[in-house]
Amino acid sequence: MTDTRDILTLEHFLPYRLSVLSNVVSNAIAEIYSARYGLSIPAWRVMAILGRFSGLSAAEVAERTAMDKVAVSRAVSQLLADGRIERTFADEDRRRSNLRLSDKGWEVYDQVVPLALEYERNLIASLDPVDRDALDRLIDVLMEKAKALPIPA
Amino acid sequence: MTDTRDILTLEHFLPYRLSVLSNVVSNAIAEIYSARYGLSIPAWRVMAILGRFSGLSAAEVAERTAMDKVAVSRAVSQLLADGRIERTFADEDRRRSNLRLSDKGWEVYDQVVPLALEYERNLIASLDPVDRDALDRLIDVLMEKAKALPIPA
DNA sequence: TGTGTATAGTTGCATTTGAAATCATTTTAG
DNA sequence: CTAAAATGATTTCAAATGCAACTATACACA
Repeated sequence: MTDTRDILTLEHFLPYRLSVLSNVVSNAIAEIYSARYGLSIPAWRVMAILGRFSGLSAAEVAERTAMDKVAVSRAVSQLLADGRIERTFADEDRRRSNLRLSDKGWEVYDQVVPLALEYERNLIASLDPVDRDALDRLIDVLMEKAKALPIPA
Repeated sequence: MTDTRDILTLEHFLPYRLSVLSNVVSNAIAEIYSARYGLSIPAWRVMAILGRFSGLSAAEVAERTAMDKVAVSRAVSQLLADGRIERTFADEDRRRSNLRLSDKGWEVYDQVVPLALEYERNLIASLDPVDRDALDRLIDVLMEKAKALPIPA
C-alpha cells in the first residue's frame, strides 16, 4: 500500500501552459485594435469573420467564432452604432439578420489585418517549416480530441 | 499597383486557434472542480500552486500562476472562508502572508489532481512520444517569443 | 528620529460577462 | 386556420473581472 500523493506541476500541465500562452498572445493582438480603434475583442472577432464571410447571420457568426450569442449580439450593436457594419434582415425570415462590413468597417479591417498577420509571422518566425506544420497538426489533433473527450467523471 | 486585400482566415490564424483550443480544454478541466467543489478557476489555481509550493505569499502565488494580484486576493479570501487554506503572516515582515492548504484543502486537492492528470493523459493519448516532446518544445518556444515580441506598432 | 518612498494586500467602483427570461417571427401539428 | 412549439435575436439581472485608490507595514536616509 503506497500513499504517494499526486502533485500537479502547473508549469508542466498542458492545459495550464496552453492557457498562459493563449492569453499572452491574445492580449498582444488585442493591443493592435483596442487602443487604436476602440474595438473590443468580441467586436474585432465579428469584424474578422465578416471580412471573410460576408452576409452571415448573428447565429452563424457565433458558430464560426466560437463566441456566445449574447456576446455577438452586443458586439453587433456596438459595431452598428459605430457604423462599421451594416445589417439587413432576410426577406424569407425576418428574424434572421444579414451582417456585412460597411465601407468604414473595411477601412478598419484593412488596417488591422496586415498588422495581425505580421504579428503572427513574427511569432512563428523562429520555427522552421517542419515545426510549423507540426504545430498546425498538433493543434488540430488536440482540438479534435478535446471536443470528443467526455467531461471528466 | 496591386489592390489585393489581406484576408484574415480565422480558422488558420494561430492566435485564434490557440484561443479556441485553450478555452475548450480549460472549460473541460473546470468541470472537474467547479460543480463538485464550488471552486472558481482562480481558486483552484491558488490551491494547485499551494499544493506544489506550500507557504508562498499572495504575491508569489500571483507570479507563479500568472494571475492578477486582485484575483489572488479574492480567491484567497474565498478559500480561507471555506477553510481550504490557512494563512499566517511572516514574523520578519508582517505584510507578507504565508499560505498553505489546510487538511480540508488537501482532501479536495487529492480528489481533483488525479482527475485533472487523467484528463491531460487522455488529451495527449493519441500523440506519440515524439509529438509530445515537439508539443512541449513548441509551446516553450512560442511562449518565449511572445514574451519578447514588442506590442505591434 | 522623522519624512518620503516602496511594497503587500484589500476594497470600491465601473465594466464585462453569462445565464435565463423575453420578444418577435416562423414553423409545426391538430 | 389556429394554438403550441421552435428559432433568431435582444434584454435583464447577477456574478466575475480589472483598475485605481486605499490601508498597513517596512525601508531609506537626512
